[in-house]
Amino acid sequence: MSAATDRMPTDPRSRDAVFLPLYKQIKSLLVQRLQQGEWKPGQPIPSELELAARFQVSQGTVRKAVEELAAENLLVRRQGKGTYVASHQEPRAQFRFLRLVPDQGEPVPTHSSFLACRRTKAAPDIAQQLALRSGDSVIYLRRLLGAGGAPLVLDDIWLPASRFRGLTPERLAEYRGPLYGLFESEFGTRMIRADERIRAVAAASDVAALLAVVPGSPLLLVDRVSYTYRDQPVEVRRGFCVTTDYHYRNELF
Amino acid sequence: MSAATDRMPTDPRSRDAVFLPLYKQIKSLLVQRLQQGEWKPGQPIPSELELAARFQVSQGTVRKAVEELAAENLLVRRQGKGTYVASHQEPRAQFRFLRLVPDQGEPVPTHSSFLACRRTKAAPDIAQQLALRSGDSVIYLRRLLGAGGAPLVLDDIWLPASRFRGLTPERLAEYRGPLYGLFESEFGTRMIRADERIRAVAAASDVAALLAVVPGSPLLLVDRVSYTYRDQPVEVRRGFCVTTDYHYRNELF
DNA sequence: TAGTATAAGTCTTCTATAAGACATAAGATG
DNA sequence: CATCTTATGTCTTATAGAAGACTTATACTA
Repeated sequence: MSAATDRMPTDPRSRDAVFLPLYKQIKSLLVQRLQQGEWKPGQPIPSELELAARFQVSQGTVRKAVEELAAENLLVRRQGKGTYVASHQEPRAQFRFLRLVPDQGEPVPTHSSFLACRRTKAAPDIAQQLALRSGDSVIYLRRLLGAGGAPLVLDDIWLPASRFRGLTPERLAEYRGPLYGLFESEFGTRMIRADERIRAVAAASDVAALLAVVPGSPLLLVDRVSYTYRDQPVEVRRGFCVTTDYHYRNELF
Repeated sequence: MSAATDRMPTDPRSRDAVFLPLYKQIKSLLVQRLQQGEWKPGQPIPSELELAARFQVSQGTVRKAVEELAAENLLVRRQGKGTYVASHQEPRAQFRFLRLVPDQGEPVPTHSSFLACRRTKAAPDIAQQLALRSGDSVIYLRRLLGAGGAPLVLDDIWLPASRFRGLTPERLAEYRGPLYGLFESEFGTRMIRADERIRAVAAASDVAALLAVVPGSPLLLVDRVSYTYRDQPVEVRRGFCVTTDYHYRNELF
């Protein structure tokens, strides 16, 4: 990509109706590049000095943009090494979207088994949450998450079929590691943030059977919508959690 | 306070074993002042230029310290006006520690009634969470939170008696607004952050009676430890929430 | 004369830039 | 093989001007 095409579209001094600080414009350009996959998760982005030259601004301006993106967990900075695109593969990011931890002891790696993986038409509520049209194709997943033998979470997951074309039961079965790692490396879709709605419910008989609990037992129900770059929803997930020896941890700031 | 006592303890150039960036040291000094109550919640702190002169550093260094404190919700910046000590009284901070919201519609103001307020000895687990010695005096509160007539949350709260001396049932009954607002303005104790552990439980008969639900109904159990400046624990709270028309919302980044 | 705009002045935080310090890793050197 | 040098990143500190929010003085109008 040439330097000319990367130059700022307008001179910041000639500000018209839609004014944004220079560093915000740079930030937006960087997100655009991330979205397009110019730099892939786990890989380094160009140095501050190089980006500054490319965008025709000073290093400090690039720094401010990059700092905000790092604060939003899109980038990871390592002094003396470089700035990297954040990845769900890294061990430190492993527990960012997995808030269920044991009451005592360290989190242990979970084992997941998939009970369903098929293509269907989106129900109205799912379609709405995924910003699709009702009846659009979605991939439906059901998986059981276990820790140390005992079942822990039953997840129902809906994904836009267009974005996850080629997601087969075989692919899922052979993959090790977190689901978001698979989405990221195999489908170029990186989850950035998620909204969750949590409540307590009584276990229905079918769910109870799968989780090996008595029907009517209290379960933690976690409804999640996950978003990728630019707040685009790309996953709807409904998880039933057994919280006898585990709990959902949260930190309030 | 004289300028001499506020000056940096050591020249940053003569850095020995314990080196911290200048702005981190300034940040620590600012937190110290906040903790001591030199500037009170809702009030402005001195301007960047004034702080820079006081601490014998440049404005930019003060800026970086203040920016981090603003990001941690200890301070609030208002362009053209000044930087203010964050307060639980402000409407925008109202819902920062109240994550339970209605499934539909806007959050409505809740009504709280206190069922208990007495001084007791801390049980071992409570004492440990509050960093007290077992048997130290604590104030025990029980309150029922309702929204639109129906009971919503039953809270059991434990506070160190030493810090909240003078917290009487009368004081609680007459106070309007959030509990943390009372703690902040009347007892000089401001809650900065909190750790929560969430699970689903079946309602015991006594809890069920107070919340007007059938015994055995699923309830959301939220165990919280709140901290003030410098990570000092000052509140233990256990809340039972009815989540039929409400849910606990969370945002993952 | 009283009231109301209008403009200047001043204080604040915000934006942009630059230079030197520190961290890391790889290659040269003994 | 250990140590030093060097190249290349980010991090820290400093400075100047822009933008926002009030206050106050001034001119204008009813």
